[in-house]
Amino acid sequence: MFQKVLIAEDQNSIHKGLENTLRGLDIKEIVTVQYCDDALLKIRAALNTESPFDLLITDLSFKEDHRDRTLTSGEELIMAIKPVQPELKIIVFSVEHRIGKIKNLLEVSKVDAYVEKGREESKEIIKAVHRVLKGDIYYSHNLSQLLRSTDDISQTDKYDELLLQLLAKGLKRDQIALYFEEKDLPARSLSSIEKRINKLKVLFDANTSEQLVAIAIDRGLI
Amino acid sequence: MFQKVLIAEDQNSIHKGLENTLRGLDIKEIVTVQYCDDALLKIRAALNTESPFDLLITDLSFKEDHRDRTLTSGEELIMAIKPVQPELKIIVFSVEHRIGKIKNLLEVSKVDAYVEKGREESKEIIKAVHRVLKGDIYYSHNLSQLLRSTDDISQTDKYDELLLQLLAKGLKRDQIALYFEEKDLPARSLSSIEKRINKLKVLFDANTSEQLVAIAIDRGLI
DNA sequence: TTGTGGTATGCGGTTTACCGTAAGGTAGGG
DNA sequence: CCCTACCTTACGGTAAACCGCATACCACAA
Repeated sequence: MFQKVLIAEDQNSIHKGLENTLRGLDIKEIVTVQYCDDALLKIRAALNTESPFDLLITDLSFKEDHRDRTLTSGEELIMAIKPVQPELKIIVFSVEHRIGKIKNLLEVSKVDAYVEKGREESKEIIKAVHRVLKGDIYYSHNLSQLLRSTDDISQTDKYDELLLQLLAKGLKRDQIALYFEEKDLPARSLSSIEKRINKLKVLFDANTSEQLVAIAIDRGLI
Repeated sequence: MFQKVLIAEDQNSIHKGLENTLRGLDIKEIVTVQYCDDALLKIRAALNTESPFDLLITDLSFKEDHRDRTLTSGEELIMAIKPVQPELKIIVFSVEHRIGKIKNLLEVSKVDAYVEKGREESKEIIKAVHRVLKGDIYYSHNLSQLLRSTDDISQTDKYDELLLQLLAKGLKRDQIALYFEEKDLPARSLSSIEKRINKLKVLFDANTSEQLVAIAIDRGLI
């Protein structure tokens, strides 16, 4: 079983719940933090001792408060950890249900498990811990179908996402073309931008560009 | 102190955490459910005994799963309870931070407290319970400023919200006009619809209608 | 080199959105 | 009753978005 587990989670009710759940397993030491920055510090510090962490369980969204933060989300924390302790196992534990975000985590950030918060979360966490211990990748319940059923999203590249972000930011078509030109990105012409938007509207079954941004937001692409 | 409290919350980690927190208070009986429908059933049933509930603590969002549901959200639950037991005190406990939604809860649904999930949630819940017991309205920490600072939103009426919803659904301007006409709503002409959209763009400082939709979603108006 | 498929671009016409102005309607006060 | 203020509607010109087509560009293979 894992020796030393770090929990990064800002809701203190969940804190207690999680600790309780994990206590049933045979884990030597459980450390909890409420801020991403603290998580990174603890991991760094433990690396220089004889007992580094071997598992991180982290939420994705952390509330803002009076404290200054350099790391503001679970995603950032994960990215910051990779160069420090690349072999550290990571379980993401979040309410995030938007496929785009989750897909990114599994494919880009290479996390070891994704557990969606919900009714069965305690059981799911235990399952995830066991599976990750064996070296498997795990994602909770119905996600496997969802991840397969949405190859449409994998057809959108980062330029599509940028385009959608710019649209949502209030740029007009020609301003977007200008932006693409300045950044020296491919398909920078107004015509190409229009085509791209069109393609996205077909892909996401949107009637108008307003609906397109609504859908993009809903799916977590923005 | 309250005699009998019902907790409606689908995350079981929070469940345990909340129960723990409340156990410090002098509450006779704490009942927890994971579904809105169950909450309504319990409340109805208890009304016919000598010990009805006198406090409800409820989340807003409940995950979908295999079970059929008639009530799918905390908002719906609250609305369903009003005619059944109007004097029941209600504390909403949610991660929802979008002002539009929260404002609605406090003004329309007349809940007694709103506690945002986060780092200090346990303390906040205890504070809320005490204040509600005294008959006060309570909302956590920084919300009071936020609620005051956003009188802009109170300038949008339900027709504006409907309009934004229709925009996000992909209706064109003339289709929206048609829709307003069918429903016999005021300011139904294409010209008025355009004016309305314009007003909203000024109000929310949006350059394009795409951005307008994005902002509306972000603020929880949709 | 030439051909070929795919992508990018440019352009023109049509539709839709945007925006100002003026006319029509309605309610309240004099 | 009229006047006034405000909201609603109609309309027209301009700008933006939409759409199809033709051309240009590029990579790759024959």
